[in-house]
Amino acid sequence: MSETPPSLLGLTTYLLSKTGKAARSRLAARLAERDLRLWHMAVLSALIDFGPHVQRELASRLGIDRSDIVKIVDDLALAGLVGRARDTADRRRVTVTPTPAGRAVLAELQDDARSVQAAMLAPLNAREQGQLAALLKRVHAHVHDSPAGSNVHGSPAASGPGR
Amino acid sequence: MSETPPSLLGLTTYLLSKTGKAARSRLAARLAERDLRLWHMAVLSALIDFGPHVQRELASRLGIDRSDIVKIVDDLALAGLVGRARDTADRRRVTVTPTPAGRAVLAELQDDARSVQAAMLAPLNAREQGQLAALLKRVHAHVHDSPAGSNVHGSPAASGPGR
DNA sequence: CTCATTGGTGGGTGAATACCTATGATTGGT
DNA sequence: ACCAATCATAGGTATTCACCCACCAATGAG
Repeated sequence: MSETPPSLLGLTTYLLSKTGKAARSRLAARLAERDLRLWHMAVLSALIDFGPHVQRELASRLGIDRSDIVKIVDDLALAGLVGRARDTADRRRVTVTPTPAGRAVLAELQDDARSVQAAMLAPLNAREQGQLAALLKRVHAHVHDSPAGSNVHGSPAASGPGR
Repeated sequence: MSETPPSLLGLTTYLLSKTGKAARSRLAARLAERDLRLWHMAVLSALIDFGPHVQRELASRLGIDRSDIVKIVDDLALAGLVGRARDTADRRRVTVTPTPAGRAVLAELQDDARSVQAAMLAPLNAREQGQLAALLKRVHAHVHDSPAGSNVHGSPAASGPGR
């Protein structure tokens, strides 16, 4: 019934946007079953990939406001997935550390993600899925460090893709 | 500074979500310069690809609420990009038709989109961009007509996401 | 004619998200 | 000892988005 206009299908930006949104919402739905959201998974991943962080580091690494990190870490700590400890050297800082439970849960979340991914990418064979991943990785890397300026060194001020 | 956790980069769903979001916000930023939003472009595209629509058709085609279509068409009509005319046979219906100005503007929007796309996909050569487009197209088609189903272990809408 | 249905319109709600400010604790520099 | 800077934390704000409901006009069936 709902045929998408070919004009839009011809735009890779549109396809990216649409499939990206689908990916996001499906993944979010899975996480919601565990009362978690995407940021929770991102924080958990950062902690396990790079080791314990001070909250400030988490914020800058993930490109999120430091006041929002607090709530996310709050949730994670409440669920026993991370531990918070004041830094003995600098008692302003709070070091966030993943717990064994946190590691276990992240592994499950990754399984969830892979399952969502398998469902979404079903029409592609293994080789094609690899291709897609590789291409997206490069695009992501590029997009990641040239935020919004279409020109090489334009006005960098606007940080987030906000309003 | 902001290195993304490899655990996340390994997930195609994450890459899709992230690059998709970037694509959307960049495109939206371009459209905003003309006081338009993504839906405006979508509606315009549908009208030009498939010819005049009754609003109800637009809604079902684009998968948007019929009450929201009204406002979008409102804007487009105000900008002179579409014309609204009551159907003489069934005077409940309003047929929306693209104007020449609408066609011209859509062409410009598509140029904008292609320019955004060129910036985003810069690290890929022409062949790779084609590959990406083809892969995404297939994924999109698949996702498009299997909305959220294919749930491995049930509980579709069970728990409220939080608050 | 009556009534159920359909299409368009306006208005509103609620959730999600990002962003911004103020405060208190703590630190390091001078 | 004082001051500016830093960090965590707790609020608030603003905007976007999808969704839902009530209303009116018009239609078509009986």
